[in-house]
Order: sequence, then C-alpha cells, then structure tokens
Amino acid sequence: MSNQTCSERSESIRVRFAPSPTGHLHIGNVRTALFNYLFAKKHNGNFILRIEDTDFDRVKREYEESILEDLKWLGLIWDEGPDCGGNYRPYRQSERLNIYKELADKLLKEGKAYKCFCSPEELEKKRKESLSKGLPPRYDGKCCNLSREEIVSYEQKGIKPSTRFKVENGLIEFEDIVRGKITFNCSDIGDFVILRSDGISAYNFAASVDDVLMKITHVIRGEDHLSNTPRQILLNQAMGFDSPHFAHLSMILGPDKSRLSKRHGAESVTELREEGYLPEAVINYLSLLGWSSEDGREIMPLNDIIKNFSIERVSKSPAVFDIKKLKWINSHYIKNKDIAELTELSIPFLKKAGVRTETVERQWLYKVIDAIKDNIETLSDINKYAGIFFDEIITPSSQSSPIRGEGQGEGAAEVLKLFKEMIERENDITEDIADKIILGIKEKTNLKGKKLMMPIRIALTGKTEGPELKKIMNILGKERIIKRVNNVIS
RNA sequence: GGCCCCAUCGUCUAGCGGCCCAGGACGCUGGCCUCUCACGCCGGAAACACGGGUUCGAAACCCGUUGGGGCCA
Repeated sequence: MSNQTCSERSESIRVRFAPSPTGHLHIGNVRTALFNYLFAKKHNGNFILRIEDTDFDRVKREYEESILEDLKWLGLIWDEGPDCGGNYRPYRQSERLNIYKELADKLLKEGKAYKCFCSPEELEKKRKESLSKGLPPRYDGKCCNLSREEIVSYEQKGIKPSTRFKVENGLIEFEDIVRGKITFNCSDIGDFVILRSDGISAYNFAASVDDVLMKITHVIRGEDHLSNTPRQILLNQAMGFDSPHFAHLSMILGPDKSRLSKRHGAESVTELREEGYLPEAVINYLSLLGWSSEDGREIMPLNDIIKNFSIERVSKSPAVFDIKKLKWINSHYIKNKDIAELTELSIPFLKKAGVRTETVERQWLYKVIDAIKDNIETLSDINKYAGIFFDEIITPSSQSSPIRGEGQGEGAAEVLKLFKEMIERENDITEDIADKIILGIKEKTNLKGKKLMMPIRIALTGKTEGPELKKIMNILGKERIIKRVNNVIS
C-alpha cells in the first residue's frame, strides 16, 4: 500500500470531516476540514460531513448549526451531510446508535469482545495503582474470563455492563500518508470499551464503523488521533473490514507552542468572522499552515490551492498560528476586493461603529471604503476611520490643533481662511478641484508640505494621519468642510 | 509513567547527499515615494537544537541526548 496506489484510485476518493458539536468551529479543525476538502476536490472525490454527537452531555444543536454555517461561509461545501443527505445516511452519529449496537453484539457473539462489569470507581482505583507503581494504566482484563455464573449474578444485581474489545497480542503497522510507517505494539493497548454501559458507542468504535460503512477511502485528521489508529485498525480487522488510508496532520499551536486554545485569543472561525477577516484570507492562510505550493506561491484563491494541492507536500511538524501573517493576507484581500462587495461586507462593521448606514447613499459609501481600504487590516479596523467621514463636526484635540499645534502654528490661520474662501466659491468638490484649491493656497501663501496640508487635514479630520486629503475633501463635500473649518477657526 | 509523533531565521516554510558559508513569505529594520498614517518599491539583520556515526561529501541518512507535542485520561 504505497501512496501511489492511493492517488490512482482517484475517481472513488471519499474523505470526511467529523466535528463534534461541543463548541464553535475551532481553527485547528478548520485546517483539517480544509485539507480534506482540498484532497477531495483535487481528486474529484467526495467531501463528507459527519456529526460526531454522541457525547450528549456536551453536545448542543446550536453548535452544530454554527459549525455548518462557518463551513459554508468559508466555502467548504460538502457533498454529503446531515442537511443535504447522501447515500450513506444518516450522517449524525446520534442517529446511528443501533448500527453500533448491532456490530458490537456481533463482536460479542464471536467472542471478540466481552461484557465488563467493573465500576468506574474500581477502574479509577486500578488506574491510580498502576500509575503509582510506574506501570502503564491499562485495563487488566478482569472481566474477560468471567464464568457464566458470575455474569448472571452481576446481571441479576442490575449492573449494566460496558462492552470491551479484546486486544490480542501482536504488532500493528500502517503507512501514514504524511508520516510514513508507524508501528504500535498491541500489548501497550489495553482492552478498550466500545460500548459504554449506557449502550452508547465509544469514540473509537463509532468512528471506525462509520468510516468503513460510509466507504471513506482516506481518513485525514489531526495528529491527536494517531494513537487511536491502531485501535481502529484492530476493530476493522475483527469485523472483517478493510481499513481506509490514514493521514495525520500536525497540530496547530499558539505562540507559546501549546495547543491552540481560547487562551491564545482568536480560537474559532466565528470569532475571526466577527473581527472582520475575509473567508478567502482565512482559507488562504490556513492552507499555508503545514502545506506549501511547489512553486512557492503563497497568495492563492481557493481554486488555485486545489490545483496545486498535494497531500505528499504536507509537513509533519506542528505549526504556530501567526495572527500577524493572517492579518497581512487579510489586508491583501481587502485591497483587492471589488469595491461594491467590500462595501457590503463593511456595512455591519460600520453599524457596529455607530454609523447609520441606511441614511447614506451607496455610491458615497463606496468612496469612503475605497479611501480607507489601504489603511485597514480587518474590517473591524473601519471604526478607526468612521468618525472622519460620518461625524458632522470634528473637535481636534488641543495637541493636534491646526492653529496651536506644535510646528503647525505659523500660517495655519491664513491657510484655513483662504481654504474656506475657496471652498465657498465651489459647488462640487471633486478631487481635481480639491487639488486646484490646495495649489491655489500654496501659490498665495508660499507655504508647502506639512505647513500647507496639516492645518487642513487636522481641521477636517482632527487627526494627523489618514487617507489622502483630496479624497477626504471629495467625500466630505462642501457643506461639511465649511462646518468643520468654522468649528476650528472659532 | 508507558507508548507514538515532531525538531531549518521570532513565525510559516523551501530543501528529499554535492546547485546551500541555506531560498521565499510574514514580522522586525534602513531607504525611496509622500501632506500624514498606510499602500507600493528597493535594501538589511536573522535559522539547519546538541553529540556521535555513515559517506570523498551531510540541513538532508542512521543512532543517542535534549526539547516540544499527542494518546492512554
């Protein structure tokens, strides 16, 4: 089973993303979803979404909805899943419990699994004992050899057993597509639970059963599942199933090199979306975490990533999530986005900054967004500039006053007086006219550079930084310019 | 604790025995552009964890050490 044979069967490739709806879509999981998606699309295969919702204590339906929504937002559209169906439904594990039960019973009948009556307290005690003796905490197989009488007696006491899979000695070897050959010794794996005492399937069992039944050809998942793999292979062997190919992706770490989590700030796609990252930027950045294009290109739309993707180029070592680079990529996509689309995307952020966007003309809004798009990294940065364009009057801080401000004092009053006069003579302040006015002041006062521009900039925006002055003038328009200048002069 | 995985600039990475006193990108930094902050453009500093082998030759292969991560939980 070399990697080559995997790729050759490309027409039938099926991969799956199997999140557990116990929270919002985590960034590490998105990368897993993305690589599955890329692999599927690259090989014309199917991308399947399966919901692993058997942990009833922690699962919430709203999280499932949030995950689906985030995946859609990112453009990672699945071919089969709980909402759209498919030939292998149902796609929620909570709706497949009878399947697991049936297969567990079969293993029980064949003597490949057994009922275990040990109580959680008992198991915990044993575990601690083993640990204190420096031994690996494995199940000791106590219930494996119960007599029929003992079993009956436990059952009569009303003790509900869990079902344990019997692990025989031997070596398990498999070829991981990103890591190469991996070997485990079965004697390091204790007999493990496949059905809990409440009758619900344990993770390893449900996952491997579903992967086989859903005809998954390649299991691409996080490295945290690497140690689960031998268990799943063992189960498949016992049930007479072929195992899929495995590819284990490295973890995504926070800046302190521990696994990325809430402590590191942004952790979910939902948060990224709310902070004003564009889906194409998130996808592009995540594709670069653990993968690189052969030609070294980094900025790529999804279609090109698919075209260039190859699972053989996925790296084994873990990657630190670098928000700075994400911001850079995001700012790139913002700069290059169609201005009408960018404006629509910006509106929720303007509203959040207190702007009543419904009262302003769309065309005018385009100009505003166009003027600031080079200055922002995320859409939420818009609020830094909202005041410049949307407030009626600006009150510069005394420090940046056009009249008294340091180095800006001399001539400033004169500049503003002329400026106001010339503005009043015009009707429509186009960028050309703005240029003309400034040129006129320059000629009359013999001032240039900061001495010429800063008084105007500060009078109009209250700040020493911002978009080009002629753009600001055009966007503000005659009346508001005059209002703001008056406010400063008086 | 046992087992498994990983190890190139601060970060993401290229590198699959000679093209590497190590290339690209973000970040940092110097300059140019410029009314400002940005954008853009040009330049700079910055890495093969350590120790043994293998080889004519190792970033690359093998072993060990150290460090990090994961699973058992």
